[in-house]
Amino acid sequence: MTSKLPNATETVCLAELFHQMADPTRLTLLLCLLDGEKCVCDLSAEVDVSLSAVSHQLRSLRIAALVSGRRDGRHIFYSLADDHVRILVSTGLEHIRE
Amino acid sequence: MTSKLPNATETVCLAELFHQMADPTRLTLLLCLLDGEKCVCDLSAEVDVSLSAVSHQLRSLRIAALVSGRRDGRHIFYSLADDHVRILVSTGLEHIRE
DNA sequence: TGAATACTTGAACAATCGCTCAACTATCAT
DNA sequence: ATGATAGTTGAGCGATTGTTCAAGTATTCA
Repeated sequence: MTSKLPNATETVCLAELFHQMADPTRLTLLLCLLDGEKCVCDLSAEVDVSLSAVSHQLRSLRIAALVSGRRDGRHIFYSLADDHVRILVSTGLEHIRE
Repeated sequence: MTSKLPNATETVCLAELFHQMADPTRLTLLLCLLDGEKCVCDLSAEVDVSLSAVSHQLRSLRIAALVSGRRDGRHIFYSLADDHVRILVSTGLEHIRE
């Protein structure tokens, strides 16, 4: 729970993490992945955004190490990199629901 | 810990919360306020950003209900609205430090 | 091999963002 | 009232962002 305050480099890195979660499309993708791995076309249908746009955003999330992809035949299944997204989302929700 | 998934409106609101924490200047301001309330000129000096820019960002944070201000003579002291920022920061740090 | 499906990628473009600058309000001291 | 300090505000500008579009790669099936 208690953690040392970030230095300048860590602050930029932390800002980048929040930046990934700050776009409605990317955030919705992350929320979709909370209930397990999904392929790009399923995600595209679920968030109602073009396949190309979803792919661009998934690439962004992958580079930021928030999601990871695994190929299975013609499909690439994406999933959350770890559980921190879950905690960030629920803490954020607590804040806005007050 | 467990919380229902957000609907469309809540998702946009949640994205806006993360958006506030996604800019290095605003995030640094929030980190500065972790150890108590501070006036605008002190914050400006601490984050090394012009007083005007800091004022603009504090306004943004105030509207998003992340900070609140209290006037005391010529100074306006800003402080964090609640403890969620603290939790979001420490969870984010855990993620990037892995 | 050829067609279809699944996804990626780069260029381009409108929209948004964060900063600066200048002008403003508010409070206090003389 | 005057000047100094503390902060806000709006316009404007360059930089970044998210989307679309078109063209590409990768895999499977016939």
